[in-house]
Amino acid sequence: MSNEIIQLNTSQDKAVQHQNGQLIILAGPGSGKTRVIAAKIADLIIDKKIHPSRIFAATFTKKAANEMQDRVTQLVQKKPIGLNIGTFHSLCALLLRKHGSFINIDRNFTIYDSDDQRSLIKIIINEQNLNTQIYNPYKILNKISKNKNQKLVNDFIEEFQPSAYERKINEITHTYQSYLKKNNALDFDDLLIYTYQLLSHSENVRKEICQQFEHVLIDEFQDTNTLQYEISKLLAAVHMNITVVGDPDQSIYSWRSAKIENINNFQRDYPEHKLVLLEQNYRSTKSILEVANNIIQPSPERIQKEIWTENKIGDPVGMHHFDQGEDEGEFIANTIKEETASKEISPKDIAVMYRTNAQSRIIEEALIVANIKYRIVGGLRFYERKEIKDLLAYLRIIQNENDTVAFIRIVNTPTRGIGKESLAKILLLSEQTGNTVIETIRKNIDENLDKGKNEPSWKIRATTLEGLVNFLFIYDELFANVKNDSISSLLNLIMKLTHYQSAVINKDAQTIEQQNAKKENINELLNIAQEYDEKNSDSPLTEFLHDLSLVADVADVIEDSDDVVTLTTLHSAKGLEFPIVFLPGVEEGLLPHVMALDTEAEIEEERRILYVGITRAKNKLYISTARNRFIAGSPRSAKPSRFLKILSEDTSTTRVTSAPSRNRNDFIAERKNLIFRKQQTDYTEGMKVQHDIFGTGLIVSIESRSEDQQLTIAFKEKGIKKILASHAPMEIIGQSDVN
DNA sequence: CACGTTTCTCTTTTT
DNA sequence: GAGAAACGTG
Repeated sequence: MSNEIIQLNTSQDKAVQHQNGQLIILAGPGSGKTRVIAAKIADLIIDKKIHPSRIFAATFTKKAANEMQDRVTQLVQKKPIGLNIGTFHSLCALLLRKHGSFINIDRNFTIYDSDDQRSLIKIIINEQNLNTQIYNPYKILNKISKNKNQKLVNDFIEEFQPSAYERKINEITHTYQSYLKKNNALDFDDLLIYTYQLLSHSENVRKEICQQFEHVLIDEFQDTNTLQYEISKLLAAVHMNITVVGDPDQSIYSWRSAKIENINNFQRDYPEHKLVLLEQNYRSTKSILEVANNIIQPSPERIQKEIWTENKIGDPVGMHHFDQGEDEGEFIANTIKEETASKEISPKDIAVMYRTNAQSRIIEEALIVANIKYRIVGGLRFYERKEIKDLLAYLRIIQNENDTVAFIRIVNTPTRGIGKESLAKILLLSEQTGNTVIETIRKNIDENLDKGKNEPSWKIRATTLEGLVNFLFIYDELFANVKNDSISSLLNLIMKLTHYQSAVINKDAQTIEQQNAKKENINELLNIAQEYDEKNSDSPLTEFLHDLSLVADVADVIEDSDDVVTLTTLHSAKGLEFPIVFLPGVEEGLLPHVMALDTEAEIEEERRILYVGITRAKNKLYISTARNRFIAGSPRSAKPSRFLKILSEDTSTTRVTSAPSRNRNDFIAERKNLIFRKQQTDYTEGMKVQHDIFGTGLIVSIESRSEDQQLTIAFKEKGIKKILASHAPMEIIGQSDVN
């Protein structure tokens, strides 16, 4: 019995033991909902003897899916083979690869991420000569996404008179969709839309697919959108066993069309459902929980529920107001130093959570100065990095020569004389003839090289022709090897043929550090490729490319192995918990964000975002604000967030400090001085250093410059060099004095 | 016509 | 402060 392995309270147990039928669990933060779902899945497998492949469990993030899988594995004591667990998107991709033929979806479709989507939109904008001011790719994609979801759900109801702009957007949506089809690609929305179409295609198809899923479980139900809910209902339509878990107070994805109403809809659609409330919190101290409750309670139209805990009161929540954003960063770094000094707390117990990715920079800088190691969750994801996307694009184009987006990415990467005009010409010709871009190039190269015969329809200039020949050579070379070579050797071949290192990396990255970071990324990609190579599947490349964009990110996987502080957005922090949490930048304009002030609904979502942040903390919580900070290069000042008002008067659970304001110029001078002093104390004469290029050496002398130092270093192999301290890619390996 | 440099813009959250 | 558009050069 799984509840012998895992301790459950009465409500939790009720949720786990609920057998067949429909169940909705409304669970406050820290109430053990992940435990409950994991226990429920384990219970189904062990006690009810349900085969794992008959369970469909959708989570919200890739990371949550991994975690759930781990927990179930622990409870079942072996890996549940065939368990369908993952994000909605990845589970849908799986279904479509298997059954897509019913609705004419080629099983080898490529998944386009937002980057790929953007380049596709740009093709259309270029082709139609649209004004990018009015037709901003970013906004268009947003519209398209809304358009697609709306139309498919409402069966093209949309009866109101569209404006000219809307008509144009509809037209673009149409073109965009036909290009996706032509490229054999699906975007994130398509994964859901086509799955919905597949499942509602015909009674027979639905039965065939859904017969398999005896139990359907949906996590983070408050953040599902209409399509996801409809898909869930269809999946559960045969066996009618569906469990959903959610917390309306943690609904923070309405901007991605999540419908908090789904919670009510579920209760309406399944009148026989059981409802379980999980209100006891096992995560946080009383102080933290009181702050959380105070923040969320004023929210109008909220389903009243109060989370409580038997945990101790704990330390008061710290509320600190700083003058400059940098002060805030420094405070965080210092506090982390203090907290970790005791050894009871290690860096991995600490997280810094902010509203926007851009805020990470200032925190990072402070942590670097303080020598605190960290990792960033989210931000620029591994598979979104340029060098990774470039290499993958080469693989993509040899696997699917219809993948125009991949082609555009690499046809002139590294630069080989194929510019905007030539590219436009290739795309136009390909569009007109119906040939793939590769076929188009091949044909036109032939025409141009075939001297004496007919005049080529497109006279290619010499440098461009050379570039195209070179590109096609690389393509053919890779294509010839794709059957026999492993993915990792294909990747190495790409790098060799393109001289990727010298022609791309060294050009893109100015500093040695940046270049090394890129090289490390590529090595990581090679590692991942090797795993696929060893899997012994018949077509590792196909598998490798299939769902990369849906696979957990590298940063998510390394996880426990290294003991570092976590930096994350509040959105990505959902579902996580840490003993110590910092919430910087809780200011008007950031939280609530300026872009979310138009409607009360938006502001209330911002409130919930803060609530999610607060409830991540187990023992200690530090909320902070800065009066002044730089946003996009220009200074901006702000007041503490409106949500904090209710807290500043309450002194029993919060401790408030406030720094005096200062003159910005003084501050900058002071900071420069600090960095200068830092540099001065860092290097001393006689110190052993390791330089990225010159190897190991000994500092012979130090000469102060205006805001820097010139070091004279004797390197073992490269002799004596003069180097500026601030720019040296150098590490101290032998300390000659006590710091 | 391609490429490197300079200027300008636009700033939320993610599968 | 980054990424993309605009601009000048070969």
